[in-house]
Amino acid sequence: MKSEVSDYSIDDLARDKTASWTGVRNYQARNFMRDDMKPGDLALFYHSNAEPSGVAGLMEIIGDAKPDETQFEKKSIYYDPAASREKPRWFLRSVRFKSKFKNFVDLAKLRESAECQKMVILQKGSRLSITPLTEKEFQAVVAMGG
DNA sequence: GCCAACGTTGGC
DNA sequence: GCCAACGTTGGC
Repeated sequence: MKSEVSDYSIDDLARDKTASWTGVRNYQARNFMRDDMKPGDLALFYHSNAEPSGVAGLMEIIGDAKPDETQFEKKSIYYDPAASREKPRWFLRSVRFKSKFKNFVDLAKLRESAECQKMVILQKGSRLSITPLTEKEFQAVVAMGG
C-alpha cells in the first residue's frame, strides 16, 4: 500500500497507531483493497515519490471495507460528485501500525531481490497504489527489512 | 522537471 | 463503441 511521505508516512502511522486508508480513486486499486483483503492480513507500507522510495514497514488490516467518507466531502480533494451514500463508489480499509523496518527496503534493493522479480509493484507501467503480492515476496521483503 | 505508461472523459 | 485529448502517477 503506497503513500507519499509528505502525505502520510510510516512515522505518522507509528504515532497514530491506526489510520483509515482514504483517497484511493482507481477502480483496480479499490477492488484489491475492498475484495482481496481480510482483517488480520499484513500489508507493506510503501513510501512512493520519496528519496528513496521503498518499503518502510508493516501494518495490519483491521476491519471490513467501508465507504471512504472523503468522497462525500465537497471540500476534500478526494470529493467525487458522482458518488452518493446510497451508492458509494470508493472504499477504504483501516490499518494498524505493526513495525517500522530496521532497514528501509528501497526500490533498488527490491529490484535486486531474486524473490521479488515478479512483484506487481515492480512491473513496468505499474502505478496502482494498492497491489497484491505473494507470500514469498512478502517474506523476502520482511527479511530484507530486518 | 521530464516523460512513459497508464486511466478517464466526452464528442461523435 | 471508438479514440483523441487530457489528467495522473511516480521513477528518474
